[in-house]
Amino acid sequence: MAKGHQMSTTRRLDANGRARTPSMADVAAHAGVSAQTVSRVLSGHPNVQPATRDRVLASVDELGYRMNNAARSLSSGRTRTIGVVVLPTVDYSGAAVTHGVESAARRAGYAVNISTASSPDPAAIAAAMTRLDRQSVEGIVLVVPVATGTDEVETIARRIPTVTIDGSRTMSSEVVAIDQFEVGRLATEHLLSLGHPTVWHVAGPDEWLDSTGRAAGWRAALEAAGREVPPLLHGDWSPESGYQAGLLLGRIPEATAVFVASDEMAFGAIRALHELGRRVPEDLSVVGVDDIALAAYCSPALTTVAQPFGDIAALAVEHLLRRIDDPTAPPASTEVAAQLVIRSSTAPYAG
Amino acid sequence: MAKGHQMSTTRRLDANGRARTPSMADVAAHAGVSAQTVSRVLSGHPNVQPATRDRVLASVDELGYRMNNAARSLSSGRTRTIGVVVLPTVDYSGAAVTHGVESAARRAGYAVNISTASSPDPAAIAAAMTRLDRQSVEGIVLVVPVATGTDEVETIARRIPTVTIDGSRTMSSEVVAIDQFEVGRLATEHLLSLGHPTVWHVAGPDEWLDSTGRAAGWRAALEAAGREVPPLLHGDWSPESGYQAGLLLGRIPEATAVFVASDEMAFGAIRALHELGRRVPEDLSVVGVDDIALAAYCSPALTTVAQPFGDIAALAVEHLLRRIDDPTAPPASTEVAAQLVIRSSTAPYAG
DNA sequence: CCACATCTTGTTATCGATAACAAGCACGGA
DNA sequence: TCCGTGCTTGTTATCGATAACAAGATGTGG
Repeated sequence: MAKGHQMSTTRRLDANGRARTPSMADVAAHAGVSAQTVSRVLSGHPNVQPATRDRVLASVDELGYRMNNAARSLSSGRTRTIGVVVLPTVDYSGAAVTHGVESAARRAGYAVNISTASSPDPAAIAAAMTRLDRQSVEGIVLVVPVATGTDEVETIARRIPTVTIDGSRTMSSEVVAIDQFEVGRLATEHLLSLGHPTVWHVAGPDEWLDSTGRAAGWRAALEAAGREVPPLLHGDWSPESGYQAGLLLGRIPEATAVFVASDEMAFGAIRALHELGRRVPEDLSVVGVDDIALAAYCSPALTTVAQPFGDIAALAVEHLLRRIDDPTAPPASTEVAAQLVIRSSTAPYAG
Repeated sequence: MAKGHQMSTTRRLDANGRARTPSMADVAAHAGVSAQTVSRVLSGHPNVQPATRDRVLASVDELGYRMNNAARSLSSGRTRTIGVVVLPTVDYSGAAVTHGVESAARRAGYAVNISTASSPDPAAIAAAMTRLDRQSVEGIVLVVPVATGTDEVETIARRIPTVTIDGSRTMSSEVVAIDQFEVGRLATEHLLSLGHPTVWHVAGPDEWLDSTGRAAGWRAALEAAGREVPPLLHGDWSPESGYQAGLLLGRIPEATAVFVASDEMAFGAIRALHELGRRVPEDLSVVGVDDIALAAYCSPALTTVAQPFGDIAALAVEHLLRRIDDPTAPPASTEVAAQLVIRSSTAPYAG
């Protein structure tokens, strides 16, 4: 292959004399070593003479060499990239988890590819996973707290190590989850401990496992205390749906305590209650979930269950990298505890 | 190269008899055509006989073939990937823009690589861009509304088409921005039109261009109306910083109208005012920026300036793809208009 | 009926890195 | 002194796709 004259020290030219981004071979030539040695230096191989290493690094610097990841991937079979599947909602938890995953991955030297599932349906999730698959990600984090036990998803998860955050456990994928049952129990027991005869619940959509987990914890806490289990209300996580639920609850005189499955819905509910003339927490206590940034600042400051999103994201990445290193390891599950944060939206039962 | 016996119709084996994921050559062999023809079918080349195309697609299906992106990139020099640089904050605007970019990119057939800058410093941003560069992204969207005119950033932007959302214009990068001056003007004029003698302002940090733009618009509106320009307060976008600003403002009797540079800070300020016994909007009108989901549901419902995050993300991607197609095109800038949303946190001046 | 354009398909070289293997060298013990 | 061991570096083959070129088949107008 004719290389053309190498006229400048900082710019290689191709056969047609056009500028070309320098390759490892260019660095090797410049440093007077082989390409393999350059490769060794750049990937931190131990057995390289310090003098050689310095020379190579100097050439890298001088030529402004940057490694071509496509070539490295093709050759080594490793992309050092993981994929994240998220839902198209702009909510606090999703953003927090995505950031957590990105930073944990970066610390481990992995890049992150993001793919949004257009809906929570298994088909859409499988499509998002397929897009990541085509990018040859080495692992996938599903930030998709919905039941995903379909064949399509399972097929991909069998081939690509997959960790689900707050999702359902399948044959092939690992789950790292906040213990949502515990979330429901914590919130409910807090309200019961304040003397409320029973606790109402505004749940999220049934497809979300968080929803069902929290509802189960709520129900169990009530039953353990021998209390009546009131009918369940449902929202879709939006403040508006919480508002609609609040319009109902506010008309029920015996409702004095509500556990709402998210902070955003909780504030929606509080607004509706307020409009109906029912005061929070004097007339009705409200507990939310997430501990969003505004929880302490909107009025009343919201009692809520904080979820350690950063921790769980880091844990998910840790599990994922372990499975990437040893694909034969059987998938495991881990649960992380949530924490009740008591503020001003809950008060003792006032008769 | 010995291929080994191909015993199964669905699983190719390598020379050692181990399972191997099928390559284009395997599909070609299975369909009785050349690899090039498979390539043509899969990349939608028009000149392929329908019968051949069907046969290839059937083989693709049967073998479960998935394209190896690393190989395609290496060979074609195109990765069909764009990078997004975001800041490590979990705020509404960042998440909304990131989602918008991802969905616009996906529609255009591009994958998205995400890279978090550990801080808003130019060095951290340059580092994030370098990581993306190594991934061979074809373009970068900087979701980084801070002044970034350093050499490092500029050097990378000169090589990789770069579009900044709400950031500073440099020699080499394009900017797509919401007109922040207009945001400040809209909010301030709304408050003035309610009869308030003047309008106070809680700005974001100075490094953020949004901050300075909004503050400039605020100041200009006051000056155009011939009003006194009160001293500027500063927050850091967090609700807590808004709360601190509110503690100050609430003690200033002549402050009857405040324009706060974000909804989250606005709610923080409102809480402080509330604690000081100053009612919103009766005693003090407040306007925020962003129109977050909770804006209409926390109390009082917040008058705010809505920013079209989805639109701007789509526009940014559009510009970016245009520059990827034609790198010689000179970088341009576009501004998008924001919109005032009037709710209940603002009221006429009461004397 | 021939020359030429067009459609369809195949062949070969190449992208830029790494793995596997090999070779040269220094060093220490028998 | 000789040989094996370990360190350092180089050589060659290869990853899986696409670009560029080539060639046979088909059709079309003069």
